[in-house]
Amino acid sequence: MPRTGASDEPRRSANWEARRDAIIDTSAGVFARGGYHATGIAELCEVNGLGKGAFYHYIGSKEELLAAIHDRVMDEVLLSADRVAQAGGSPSAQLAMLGDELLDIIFRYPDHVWVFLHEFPALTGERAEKFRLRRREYERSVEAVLQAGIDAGEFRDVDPRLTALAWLGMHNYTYLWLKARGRLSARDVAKAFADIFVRGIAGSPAHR
Amino acid sequence: MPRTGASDEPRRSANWEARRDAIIDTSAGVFARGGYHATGIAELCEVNGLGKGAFYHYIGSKEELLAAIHDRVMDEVLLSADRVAQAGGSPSAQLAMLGDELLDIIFRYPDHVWVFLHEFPALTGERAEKFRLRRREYERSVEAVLQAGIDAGEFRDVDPRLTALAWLGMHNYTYLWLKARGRLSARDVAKAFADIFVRGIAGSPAHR
Amino acid sequence: MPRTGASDEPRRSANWEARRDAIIDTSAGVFARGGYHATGIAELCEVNGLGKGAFYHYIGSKEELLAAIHDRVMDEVLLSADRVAQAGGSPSAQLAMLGDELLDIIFRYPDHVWVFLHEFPALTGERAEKFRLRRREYERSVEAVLQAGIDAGEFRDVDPRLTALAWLGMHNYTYLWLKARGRLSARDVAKAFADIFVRGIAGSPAHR
Amino acid sequence: MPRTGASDEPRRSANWEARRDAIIDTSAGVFARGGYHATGIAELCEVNGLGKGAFYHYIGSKEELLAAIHDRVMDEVLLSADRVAQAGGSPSAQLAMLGDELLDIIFRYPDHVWVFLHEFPALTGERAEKFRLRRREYERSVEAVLQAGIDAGEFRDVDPRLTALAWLGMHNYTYLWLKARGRLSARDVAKAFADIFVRGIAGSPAHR
DNA sequence: AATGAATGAGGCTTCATTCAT
DNA sequence: TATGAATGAAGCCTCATTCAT
Repeated sequence: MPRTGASDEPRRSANWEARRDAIIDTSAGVFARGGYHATGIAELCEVNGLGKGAFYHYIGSKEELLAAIHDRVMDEVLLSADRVAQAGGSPSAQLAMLGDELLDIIFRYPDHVWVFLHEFPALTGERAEKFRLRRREYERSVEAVLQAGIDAGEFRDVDPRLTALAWLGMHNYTYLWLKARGRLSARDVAKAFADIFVRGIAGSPAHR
Repeated sequence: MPRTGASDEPRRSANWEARRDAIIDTSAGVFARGGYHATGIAELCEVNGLGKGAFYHYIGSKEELLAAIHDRVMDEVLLSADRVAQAGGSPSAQLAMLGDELLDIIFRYPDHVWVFLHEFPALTGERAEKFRLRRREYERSVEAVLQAGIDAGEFRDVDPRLTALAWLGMHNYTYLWLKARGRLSARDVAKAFADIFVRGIAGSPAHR
Repeated sequence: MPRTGASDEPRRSANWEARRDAIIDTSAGVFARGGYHATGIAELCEVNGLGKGAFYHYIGSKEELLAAIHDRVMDEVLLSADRVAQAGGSPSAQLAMLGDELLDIIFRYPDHVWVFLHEFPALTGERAEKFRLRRREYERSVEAVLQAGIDAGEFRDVDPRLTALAWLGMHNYTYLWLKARGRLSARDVAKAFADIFVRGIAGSPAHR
Repeated sequence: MPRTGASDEPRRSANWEARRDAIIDTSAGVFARGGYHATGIAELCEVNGLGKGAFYHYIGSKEELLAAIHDRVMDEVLLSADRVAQAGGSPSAQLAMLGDELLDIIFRYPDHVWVFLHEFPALTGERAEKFRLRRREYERSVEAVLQAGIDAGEFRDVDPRLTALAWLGMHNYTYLWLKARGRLSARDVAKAFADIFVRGIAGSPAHR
């Protein structure tokens, strides 16, 4: 079940699609460095080695480009949640896996994630709504794992929503520094975070 | 030792100062809602009930206004760190206090904090540097508490920098939803977070 | 009862209003010469001796400028219909007066009328609808005079709507050449047209 | 003596010619609906089911397409004038025939006529001049009939040029509404118009 | 015959800021 | 203190057309 971002637009050639993807990735870096609003089309054209006409031939509009960057990373994030759900395992293990996958994505797509966490308010209308829903969907995956842990007595009786938000903050916020800390791999950070978080919500010793 | 953001500018009348502060606060809301770059001077003038000339009389420039919003909240944040340091207590208690104060600020200045966490890349030159330093200064306060806990055996032997970043992410990230969760006070959330975090990094049972 | 085009916009200074009117009139000439779509903002700025910013300070948008040109002439046209209605007289005399007033307007505002007869399809949304209604209103004034003449036996039993359209075509179409035929005044043309049209629809000799 | 619009261009296959004609007719509708300048090549391609390359293969340039639409209708109009001239009959009858033919063309080619009456200023250079001449040629045909009627005493001593312009206005202006008045055929309208116009310029009773 | 990627000038509009009043 | 007219660079985007394939 492929979870692609958009569709129903007219079919394009594979070449076009590849070029578009390259533009999306390159532009994510520019947005991450300079900000979405502060980056002009002219700069994007230059960086991508295209004239304005050709640029628009691929991206449709600046906001569509922004949405594509969002989709790129949200596709991965939602896929990771699916993978974890299908992998099974104890709630503690699942939570650790979720974090490991999430930080891996942040590490591999630092620019996309920066854009997605910083510039999502620039999305409007349908695009904003679609993104909000996908984001919410992931949050619920985290909540579900927490609830399962609570039900199994593996976790304390914490508020699942509030705790999910704490977890998300702890992990998402790494977009600000993760790429800069070269000596630590995403996996190391994920391990450290899971250690803190799982201990932090662990059930009473009797259950361990 | 007052830790104010601005200085060396020529002294203005108290009336001017008050009016300026009002503009800063009102504008923070507009920026939080619409984004810094997407909000024009014209809109700020309208919201503040001023013509362009008068508006510039108070704010100097758009970026100076942005910096003022940053200062407003950073002043409070740094003051809170001072207060905690002077209050003393165990590292665990200090960490809890830091979180309580921080969430209180986020709760009381949701717009300013939003702006400060979203739009800081729009600051340039000296203003960006100054802000970066003040932010770093706060982070070190958190690290210091963690290091003290480790030294005292109250906390496990975690990486203080990494753990501080985890703590900051968990708390800062609340700017996205804290104001919207009316039933929970900032204090309740801080308590829940401290529970998770302190347990998460607690030292071996022998030390408790 | 003033029949102004637009209103409820924020009040502006008399100076602003005067300048705006001058821009509207000057621009009408440029549109008439070069066409609405083919005339760029840059050209309008140059002709009016303004920078782009100042230009937009007065006109709001290109389409609003177009609508203002329409209003200028429609205001006059509708006022002329009112004048004729209040002047009284036989239907034949009224029809002649309508024509005299209409050609006088076309003669005095050749550019505005050209624009209004050529570029009205460029109006969109509310502006288009409002214009359509005002145009229809004038047409009904003509129809009413024709109907009165038929009822009085002064005119043959023609189709009032169809005949009004014939009358309008004959008169409106003069926008293409009226200004160029200097030797004939608008009044002369109106006289000749009334001679043709009134004879053309005159009732049977018994009524004369 | 065939009066075709274009010529001297290299001969193309009959297939090419047919396809080109279809494009001209289809595009006339699009221009009539949306305006010449406001309609882009992309839209024309889509409507005609062609890529840009193929489209240009047939039309040469946008303005050439516009000229072709003009020619299509001017060819018919001039042919109608020839037909009337060769048919003979009294000036009154000839004038009625001219109107009947003209409204028939407007009825059968509403889009082409709309384009021709609205967008002729978009023609430039030679194309504009050629069109102006052909238009003038038709006007002279009308004037000639009027002059003949005056000479024969069948019409009053009106100004032939001015009267021709009145007649043209009355008939041409129908392009705005003729297609929309389904219940009336073009022939009915022509009859009503001829009744008005011929009576309007009829000579003194002694001549009838 | 036909495709569609590419050009780059130009489209309309908004921007932050200044300054005469 | 305050106004709002003016600047002109820059904003995003579309245009008609060409050309390699």
